[in-house]
Parts: sequence; structure tokens; C-alpha cells
Amino acid sequence: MTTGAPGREFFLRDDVVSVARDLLGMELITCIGGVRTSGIITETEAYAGVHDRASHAWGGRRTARNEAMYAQGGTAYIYLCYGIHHLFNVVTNVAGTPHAVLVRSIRPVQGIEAMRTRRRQLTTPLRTDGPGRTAEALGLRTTLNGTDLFGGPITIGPRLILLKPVDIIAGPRIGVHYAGEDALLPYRFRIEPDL
DNA sequence: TATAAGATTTACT
DNA sequence: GTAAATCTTATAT
Repeated sequence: MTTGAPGREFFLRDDVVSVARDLLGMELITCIGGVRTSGIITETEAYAGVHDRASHAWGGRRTARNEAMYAQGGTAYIYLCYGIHHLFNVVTNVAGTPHAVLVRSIRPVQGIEAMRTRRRQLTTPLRTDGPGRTAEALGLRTTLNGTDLFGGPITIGPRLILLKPVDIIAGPRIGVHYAGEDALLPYRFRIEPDL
């Protein structure tokens, strides 16, 4: 687990919650239009498929938008939220089981100037916290929805920082108050910004 | 066919 | 603190 990038088997794992936790500290890399940008994943949320009211796939929902959730683990699920923001998820579990992990925040590593341009923050401090800001900084758009994370423009790289269990903060997910009891599940994981 | 709400961010009062 | 931007889906006429 400490050497190299995660292989396909990492994303095929059965427990989406543990995948969300283990993604913390890994590098999310994009190479789009010849521009390479990346960041350390610092916040994630798990969406546990058909039994999770907060998930787009709750109750077995399957639409043109969420089709990528039904692909095999290691696929990108990118959708438009509120008509404006692109949100990036990593699909987990085997094909046909629509689990996914939302990447909510990164710490910039490579291509910081390119991310500034994308975020239109050339002089103001570059912010990459929040799922919409994260996707915009990395150039992730719905045109990349369904992209495989092996051999394509989006890659999950090696773990860049080692984390102790005590460093990882679990809590309820954000913006899912409509999900009833499922809104209280501790499916959100993050680390302190200065860790 | 119409309306409401959503895994959000930004700007303005 | 409130509202606007604006696409997709679900539910109600």
C-alpha cells in the first residue's frame, strides 16, 4: 500500500467506505491538452449505491447521467451539479454495483499555474477545497465522464503522504439533508489542511 | 408540460 | 445572510 499507484483491485474492493478513506493522501493527476496538473486528495465522501438515499443510484436508479456509476471500479463519474459545477467521483466495486467516491478537496501539487488559470485566480489565493473547485482546477469536465483511470487522462497516483488512523476525521456528508437517516452516516473523510 | 430540488460556488446586501 | 447562475431528474398536473 505504500509503494506505487493503486491497481485495479483497489477500486474493485467491496467496501466503498474504506476505499474513500484509503484515497486520502493519494495523488489525483490529470493530463489534459498537454497540461499536467495534480493534487493530494484531502477530502472524500462515499456513496454506497442502491441502499444509500444520498446516492444518485439509490433504489437502482439508472439514467443517462449516472450510467458511469454502473461501470467497473476505476472509472470516472463526472456530472454537472446545479447546472454549473462539475463534480468528480471515482467508481468502485465491480461492474453493475453503482458505488462511487466523491473527491471533495485536494492540495495542489503539480501545474499550480495552470490551475490558477482554470480557476481564474491569477492574483488571489488558489482555492481547491470543495468538489466544484477541485474539478475545475484539475480541468475535469463532463466530457471525461466514463473515462477509465488506467491509461487515460485521469490517474490516481501513489500515496504522497502517510496517514495515521488518528489523522483521519470521519463525519456526516455535506449537502445531503434530503437523504433522511442516510444523511447522518459517517461517510465523509478528511485530513487537516496542514497535515 | 410544468415545477421543484439538488453530492455548489460566488457575489451582493 | 440571501440570491443568482442554470442542467438533470423526479414528480405532479
